[in-house]
Amino acid sequence: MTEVQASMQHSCAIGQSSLSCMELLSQQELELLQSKIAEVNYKKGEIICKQGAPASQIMLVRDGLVKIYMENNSGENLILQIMPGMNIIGLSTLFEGNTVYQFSAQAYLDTKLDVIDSATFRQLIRTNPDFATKVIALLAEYNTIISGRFFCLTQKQTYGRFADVLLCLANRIYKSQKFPLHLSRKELAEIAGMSVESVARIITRFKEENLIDLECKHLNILDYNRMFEISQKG
Amino acid sequence: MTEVQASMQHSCAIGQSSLSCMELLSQQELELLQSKIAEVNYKKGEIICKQGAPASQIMLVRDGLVKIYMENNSGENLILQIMPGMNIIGLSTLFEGNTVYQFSAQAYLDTKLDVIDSATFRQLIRTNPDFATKVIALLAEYNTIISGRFFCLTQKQTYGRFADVLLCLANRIYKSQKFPLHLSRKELAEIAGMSVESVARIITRFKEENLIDLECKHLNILDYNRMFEISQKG
DNA sequence: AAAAAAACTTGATTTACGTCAAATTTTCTT
DNA sequence: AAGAAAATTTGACGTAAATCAAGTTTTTTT
Repeated sequence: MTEVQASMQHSCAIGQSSLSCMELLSQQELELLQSKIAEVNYKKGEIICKQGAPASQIMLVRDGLVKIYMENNSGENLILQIMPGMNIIGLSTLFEGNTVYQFSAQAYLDTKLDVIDSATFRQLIRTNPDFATKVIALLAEYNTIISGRFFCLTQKQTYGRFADVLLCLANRIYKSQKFPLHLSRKELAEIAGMSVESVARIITRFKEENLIDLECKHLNILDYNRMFEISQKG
Repeated sequence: MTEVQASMQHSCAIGQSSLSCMELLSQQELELLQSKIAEVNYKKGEIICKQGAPASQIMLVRDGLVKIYMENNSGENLILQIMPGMNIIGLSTLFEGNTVYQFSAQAYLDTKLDVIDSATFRQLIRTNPDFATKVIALLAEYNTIISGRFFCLTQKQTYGRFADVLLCLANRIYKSQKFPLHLSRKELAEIAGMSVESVARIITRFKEENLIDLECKHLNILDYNRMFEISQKG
């Protein structure tokens, strides 16, 4: 079951790699970095970088949770990825054609970042093969995450996408079928790529069908197998 | 105008980087590779790799054109990327969690590939910093391409997406507002992420409004500025 | 504790787009 | 060149999901 699940596409925006590349740096490199790194703290809700702004920095998420998204002309955002600690923001600026950020980033929770200029970062890639390998693995993972979301948001319909989100929360974040639902309907809607009203309707429906139980912001997935089925069928 | 355009999202699936990473290898490395590389030729339409199949190889596109796509349960495909020569298929398998291909690849045109096993490829990344840097830049570019398509296919509607495709053909492929339209309606539909009928209707409409001229498979964008406008507004 | 604001739910309506079906054109086969 | 097959166009219809609007509940402010 778990293997099957792993091989399927899902819209979960959160990666699983947890190893920091910083751990791969030598003592010497770390000392050299000391002067080049700026540690910055963001409060929940604060904007970390804006789509379209000149991009010359790489940011290492030390702690917290960051939303990576693209802004459209109307007020709605497309979430590309949600990053916990030990991830890197702005790698796509290492592609020479990118002089501006292609996305915005916002702190979902209080977040601590290490900011490094691209040039220094490039230097690390050149001098430390372990570091370079890790960066490649991270980029490859980001690619997989975004492709998976792309697939789900274009191919699955609302019920499947919402089931996806619930399973992601259960499996990846809380590691339990029962968990507190801190996210607002608006946030859920943004993650699942649908309107707030659709989220409300789907939750009502899922409750009616005894798929979930939701009381006092505590969600319980009552029928995991059916939920999984729904997420697969779309 | 051109700068504005460059900063906008578009659904063009084709990258622009043209430098091969192979050029960055030393004579010694190339000789070492000699025995490890298999050169394979694919004819137009042939499948290069299948989503879900075990992934232990990296493929360098030498020449030709390759479609990278995800398959859904029904017969329709989601195109992630279209790769001309000097690109690499399967980099996402360098992320340790990926043991199978997350996508399928098919030759759009006759295509020549160099196939390398992942282990050898990883070794090159470790020993040659220029090579590693180039691979990172490529991955970063792929990320940008896929994110851009993700945005367009979820946020823009059919007219905007189709205008996007025409502009991509004009700007990136033929570098002229007038070009031969070899692609069938079905292929255009797949690239723009819509039904064949929608493509037909949009073409008819664009002709009625004197936006384009299409005779004997020869397309001419008569009003570039309006086409650009349509592609932006969605 | 009352009032105000925000978040959520539910129903009615609209809409973009896909599907189905039939007609027409183009391309391929013999 | 004639006939068959495939591709394209066009209209009619259905539908998933967004939007609009009006309640209801929860949270925040005073």
